[in-house]
Amino acid sequence: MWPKIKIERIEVYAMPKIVDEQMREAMRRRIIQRAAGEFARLGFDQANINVIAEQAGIGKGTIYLYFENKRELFLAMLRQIAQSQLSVIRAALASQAAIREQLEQLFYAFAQLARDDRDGFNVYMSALYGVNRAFRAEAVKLLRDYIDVITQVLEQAERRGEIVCPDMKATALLVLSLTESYVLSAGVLDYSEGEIERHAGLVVEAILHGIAPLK
Amino acid sequence: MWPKIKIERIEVYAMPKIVDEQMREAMRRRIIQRAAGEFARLGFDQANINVIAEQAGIGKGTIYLYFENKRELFLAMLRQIAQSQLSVIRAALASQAAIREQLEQLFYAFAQLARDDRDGFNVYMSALYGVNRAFRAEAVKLLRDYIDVITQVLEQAERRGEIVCPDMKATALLVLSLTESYVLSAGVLDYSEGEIERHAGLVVEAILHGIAPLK
Amino acid sequence: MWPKIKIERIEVYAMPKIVDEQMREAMRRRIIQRAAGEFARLGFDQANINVIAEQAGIGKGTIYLYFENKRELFLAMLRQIAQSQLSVIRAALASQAAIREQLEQLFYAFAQLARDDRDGFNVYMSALYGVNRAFRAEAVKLLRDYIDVITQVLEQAERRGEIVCPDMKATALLVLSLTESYVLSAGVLDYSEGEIERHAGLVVEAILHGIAPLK
Amino acid sequence: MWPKIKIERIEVYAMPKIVDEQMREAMRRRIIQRAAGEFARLGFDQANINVIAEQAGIGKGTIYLYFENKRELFLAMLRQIAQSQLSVIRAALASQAAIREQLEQLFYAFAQLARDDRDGFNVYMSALYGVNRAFRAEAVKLLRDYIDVITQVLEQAERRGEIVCPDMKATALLVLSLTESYVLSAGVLDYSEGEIERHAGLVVEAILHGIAPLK
DNA sequence: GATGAATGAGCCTTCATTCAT
DNA sequence: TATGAATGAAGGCTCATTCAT
Repeated sequence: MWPKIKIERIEVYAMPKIVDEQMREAMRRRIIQRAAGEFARLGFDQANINVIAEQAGIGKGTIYLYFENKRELFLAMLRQIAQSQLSVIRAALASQAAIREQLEQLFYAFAQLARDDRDGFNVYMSALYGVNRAFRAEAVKLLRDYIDVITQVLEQAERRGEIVCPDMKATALLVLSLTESYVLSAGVLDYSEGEIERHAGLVVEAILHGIAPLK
Repeated sequence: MWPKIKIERIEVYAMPKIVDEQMREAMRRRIIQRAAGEFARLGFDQANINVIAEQAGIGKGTIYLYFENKRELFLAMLRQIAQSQLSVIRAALASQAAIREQLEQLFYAFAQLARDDRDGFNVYMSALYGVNRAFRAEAVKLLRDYIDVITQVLEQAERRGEIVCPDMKATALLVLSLTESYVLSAGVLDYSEGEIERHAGLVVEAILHGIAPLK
Repeated sequence: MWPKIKIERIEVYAMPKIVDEQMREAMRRRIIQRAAGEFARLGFDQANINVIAEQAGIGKGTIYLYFENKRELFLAMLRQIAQSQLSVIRAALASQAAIREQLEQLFYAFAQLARDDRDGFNVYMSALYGVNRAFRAEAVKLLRDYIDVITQVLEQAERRGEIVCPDMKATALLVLSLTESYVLSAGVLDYSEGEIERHAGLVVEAILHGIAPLK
Repeated sequence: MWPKIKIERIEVYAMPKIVDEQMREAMRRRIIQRAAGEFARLGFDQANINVIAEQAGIGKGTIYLYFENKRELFLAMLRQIAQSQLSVIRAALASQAAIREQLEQLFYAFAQLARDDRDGFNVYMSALYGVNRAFRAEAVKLLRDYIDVITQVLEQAERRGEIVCPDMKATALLVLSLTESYVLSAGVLDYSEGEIERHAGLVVEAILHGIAPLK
């Protein structure tokens, strides 16, 4: 006679789990990606979960297996956009080049983001300057990260004697404001990509030496 | 026995035609004013026509006697905000002072707008960087007006030899981007008003002479 | 020139208001009546607000002008059923007849309720013995009212020496339980109305002298 | 390196056919038992198949290997409750004692059911007086069984000359109505168990000799 | 003109059920 | 056999807009 074994539960945290986790993560990304398109096109309120599901090629209910609700989906998307954008900016500033070159890289990086991830850029901006406090808080995190990165770059440049910064944070904000906002405004003004990129020198020059002539 | 009457509001319209037109305009302004509060607080979608009507002390249906629909109300509001903000900026730049002082005035004017008409500022920004194309187009008109005004100031300064501008439009955009975005970012970062105003000199100095030392 | 008068608000609590209030109350009743049919047929969860609106010949949204939500509609209905049923029972016991006759009246009254307001009866019972606490609490109120009324009848009968009640409340509950439950059970057992009414004497006799023979 | 394994439950089915059938039955019981808790707590509609599965320690889909759908699960549960309750009542009435004692046993048995199997009692009552026809039909079967059992008891008592019953069925329903409903009402009125049990004598006395004094 | 009761399209979310593994 | 990820029908509720008064 065979023994009757009864144990309460089994969970194996090995290969299968990892694969499942990977697939789950892949699906999350897929949903977020399609959601970004809708949110960028229509905004949080007008975007339709139903449509997002269709775009992602899944059923309505499936979205709720991956995100608690519409709001959480939006926040998750916002976080991924932030992560992705910050990576791009960090990569652009990774070199130890002269400050002029680094500022140009920064400008190009933002121009590239505005071009290659227009959805992300739009969503981020409307979250940052929109009215939903929770969304703004999340967007502000990215803003702070940007400033931190730029601050580091400026500190290095100051140590090298390339610039003079009495108030580092304020200067970093100034650089960010100018660069980001310039690219963004140029975008809504329908400047061509070429036009925008050609302005890089102008903007960097302005940051470094201003618009008043030396005397 | 007479009914119990409780009076809280009466409005009697007994004037002739011309006055009617004035009153109609006054009502439009009144509605727009209250609408601005709601739109700024909640955004276009979340704002509630019913609440706006209550705030304006009128019936829900009355709004539709003055505006075709919610969207038109929003656009009308946007136009009025633009007009009002542009007036402030124009007034700030009316003096024929030196460029440094004018740029400071510009900075102060934006800081003041962000402080005294936060609603308008928020609405304008979310329209500019939000997703609704019609709203964005309207906000861009203001952006262009700003640039025109700044361009004029820069042209005068160049004629006086105070600055050098190889590309006037681009430089104007640069000045606007920097000033407006700086004030805005400082706002979402919860900088105090005092802090922001103290940055005026820094920003103006940066615009004029940059952050790199003279050699 | 005419004077411009501006007062903040007017509310007249006279004829118009009263008429409005009457119409509002009429509409409430109409909705509740149709709702009762659906709730009795399908239960709270399966009942469909949409269908109730159709049955009442009004739009979906209109229901929400009269009731905060589905739950409140159900509770309002429950309260009205309770009020109505209690009136019937009170009327049946209003006479100062002998206890035998009064108990027969009570039995007939419940039989009539189960027949003429089957919806109300069903809804009340499923609320009383169902699982939703809020609904049960409301139904228990009616149960207590019933017991109070029956207690009064018993007290009068005891004063007249017709019955002996060592524990008045318990006896009242006993009388109610027997009468109501008998009628109800007979209903679910598909007894005919005639059959049920012919049982009145049996039940009353049992209440008064029991089923064991005098010795 | 080996995967990390966490064991909480194992079930090994290695026995031959007959045992499989037993285990299948055991699983059905297990599911029904957990389902009863949820159905009693939340009612048919609000009860959640997923939660029931979790409570039973099995997968959601597994339930559908044992029951066609939610409705069938509920009915199976209802049948088991009926069987179980009827057993308790039958056991209570198994003695050949005098009718007074048997009626007291009946009362105690119902009081015990309401106390020890409150879930079952609630489910049965809401099925009996609820709105779903299929459920009511199933509950009525139990009602009929109750009446049959009580009828037998009454017949024996009549043969012994302890009681007089012109209409046996009606009297049985009367006894059942009174006993069951009394216990149930006392329950929703939050009477304590002690209080309820102390009422046994009162109720039985009322059944036997009524509430009017002998003359 | 002014009103607000009435409307119904529209949408997020739940959950019983299925089915590939 | 057991599982749970996926599905999509269904429904409560909101709110911009209309229109009879």
